[in-house]
This record gives sequence, C-alpha cells and structure tokens, in this order.
Amino acid sequence: MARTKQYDEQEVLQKAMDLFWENGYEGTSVRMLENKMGINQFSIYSSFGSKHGLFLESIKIYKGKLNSIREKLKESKNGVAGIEQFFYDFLKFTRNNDINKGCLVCNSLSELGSKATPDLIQELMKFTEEIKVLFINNLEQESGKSQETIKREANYLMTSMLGLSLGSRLLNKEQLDDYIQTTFLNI
Amino acid sequence: MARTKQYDEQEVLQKAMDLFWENGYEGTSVRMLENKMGINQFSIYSSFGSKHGLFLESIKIYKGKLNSIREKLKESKNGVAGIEQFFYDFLKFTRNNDINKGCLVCNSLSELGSKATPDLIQELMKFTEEIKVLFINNLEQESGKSQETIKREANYLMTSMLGLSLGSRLLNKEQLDDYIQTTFLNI
DNA sequence: TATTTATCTAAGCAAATGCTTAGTTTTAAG
DNA sequence: CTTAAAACTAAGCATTTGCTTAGATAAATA
Repeated sequence: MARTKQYDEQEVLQKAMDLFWENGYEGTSVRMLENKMGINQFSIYSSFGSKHGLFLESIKIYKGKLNSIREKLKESKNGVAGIEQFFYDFLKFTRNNDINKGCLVCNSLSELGSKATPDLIQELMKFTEEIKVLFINNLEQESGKSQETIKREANYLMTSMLGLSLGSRLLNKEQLDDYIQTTFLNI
Repeated sequence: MARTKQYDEQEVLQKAMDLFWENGYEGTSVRMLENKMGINQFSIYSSFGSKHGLFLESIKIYKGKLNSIREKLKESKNGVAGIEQFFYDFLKFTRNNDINKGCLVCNSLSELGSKATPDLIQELMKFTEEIKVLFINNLEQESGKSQETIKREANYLMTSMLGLSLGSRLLNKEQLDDYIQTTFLNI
C-alpha cells in the first residue's frame, strides 16, 4: 500500500560509480550525483543513507564490472602469461574514449589513504588481496617456483598493479608497453 | 618606509607543503593552512596569490627537500645498484613517524589527474621526467645495454616509482622489500 | 618626529558542501 | 473508493569553502 520506486537502484548506482571514478570521492558533490543519477537528493539518501554509503556501494559495483577480466584470469591455466594478459586486459578495461581513469580502487586508496573509514579501507584492501590470491594461483601453475618465490612475486605483481593504475592515467602506450613488458621479464 | 614581514616565506612554505603532503590539495583548506603556517589569510594571499599558487610553490619546496637523495643518485656511478639504492632512499625519505605519506608529486598526480591546471601538470610531469633522466644516466653506466633497452628500462623504473609511492602508503616492510627486490632482479 | 606605505587583524562575502524536512503525489491493500 | 505508507519535489539548514576588504599597526625614510 505504498508508492513504488521510479528508479532502479543498480542502474543509478552504476551512474554514481562512473562519477566517482571520474572525479574521486571528494571531487564528486551530492548535486553532481543528483544530476548524473537523475534522482533527487532525498532518493539518494533514502536508498543509500549517505554519500559515504553510496560510495561504498559504488565500489562494490566497480568490483562487479571488473569481474569479467578477473574471471578470465581465474580460469586461465597458463601461469605468468595469464597474469600478463590480465595487465593488458586491465589497461583496456580502464581506457574509455582515449582517456584513462585508472583503477577506482587504487584511486580511492590514493585519495583517501588513512583518512578513509575502517569499513571502506577494508573493502578496498580486500580487493587488492583478492587480486593477489589470483596471482598466487597462477604463479603456482609454473613449475620450479618455491613458496617463498611465489609470495615474493605476488607482492611484486600486486604492487606493480598500483603503478600500472596511476601510470595508465599519465603515460602513453609506448611507456605502458615498456612497463608491462619489463615487469614480466623477471618473473 | 613600510612595515616588514613578520614571517619568512620559505619557512611558512615548508609548513604549507607538509600540510598538502599529508592531506592533499583539496583536503587542505585555507583555514588549515592559516593555522599551520601561523599567519593570516591576508598574508597567505599577499605572498602567494592563491591557494593554487601556494600549492605550486609547495611542490617546488618538495622538490628541494628531495634534492639530497636525487643528488646522491646523480653522483652515484654504480649503475643499477645506485637506482635500487634510490628506491630505498625514497622509502626512508617519505617515512615519518611510522606513517608513510608517499611522494607528494605522485599523490598530486593521482588526486588532480587531468583536472590539474596546465602549469601544475607541467611542473609535476617535469619532475617525473627528471627522475627518468637520472635513471637513464645510471643505466648507461652498465655495459652491454642498447639504447632501446635503456629507454625501455627507464620507462619501467619510472612507472615502478609510481607503484612504490602508493605502495609505501599501504603496504608493510616485507611487501615493499619483496617489491623492490623483484623489480631489480632482471635489470 | 612626521609621514608614508606595506603588513597586520578580523570581519565578511557569495558560493558550495552534505544532509534534512515540510508538504505533495502516487500506489496498492483493505 | 478510501486510506495509509512510501516515494517524490523543492526549499532550507548550518557549516565550510576560497577569497576580499575595511581599518588598525608598525617601521623606515625624510
């Protein structure tokens, strides 16, 4: 016995995520979100509680969008080559109309740093840990790698992704290719 | 025949830089700067024109602070080993009281991205180019490296520094050591 | 010592921020 | 059809933002 929502939460969340991705957390105002999402501030707050809550949900949507290339890595059984492919897939994923927004998770970690609330920090770091686990799985497909080597290389690759994320926003194709190519020379 | 300034511009600039380094550009308000610098807003604006102008000067001060380890790299004649030492020196430089603020230039590039004004972008990118030149100089000290290899490895190392900067804010010592160690395995 | 001029203080400006609330409209159950 | 509850609109809230300005203060030259 009540009115029905005139918008789909997942749909407007997608648009919110795009805005956060492009402008960062602080750089995105609730008015901007209103416009992009096409709903009133009241609706934003009744659906997501706060700007912070909306951002947290946006991060989850982002993870979902990344699922296809994450799944591809997970299903790949070709060890290091699969990881290298993931690096290239990531570049393609974050590129849009010749501008590159980098990784939303990495951007957020950089912007908010230790200022982020614990629940957000946890959500962001969980993401990097999940990627690292995928790296470990693929590294274990290589023969002759000790567990110590695998741990070391996984840390290396995960941190390299942070560089790739920021690099993708600043550098040209040649520089990025040089980076990825050399990154995998030593693995 | 006029009143003299009661503050030293370089001195208050140092404090402004510290604040920007800790909180980012948008995260630092003029009120916060007032407090930290110990001078009135009027003085800030009369000395530096605008918040943007103050930030630009802060970047220059930052470069100056980094000069010691940059000079050390420049004077080093031991090729790749000197670059690796620079990575460790950078970590030590950005660490303060067990928290790591990363590189102010990298942080700013990440925060402002393409939103930055051309003069600021230029100032920031010039910095990364200068570092890259130092890398090239040291790479040329190694025998048997082609110019193509040197170019590729310089792009690699420069991008790796971006990862190190963000990584330094998020990761523990073991992870960072794994990262640096592996970075230099095949160079 | 008198005067000029830059530097100081502190109040104030419009605009933007995240969020709330009063009041209207829509919907579906009773 | 009535009614109750949720979803809507739009105005408004206090606070903060970067920046300005009116007026008091200090200092070096004349």
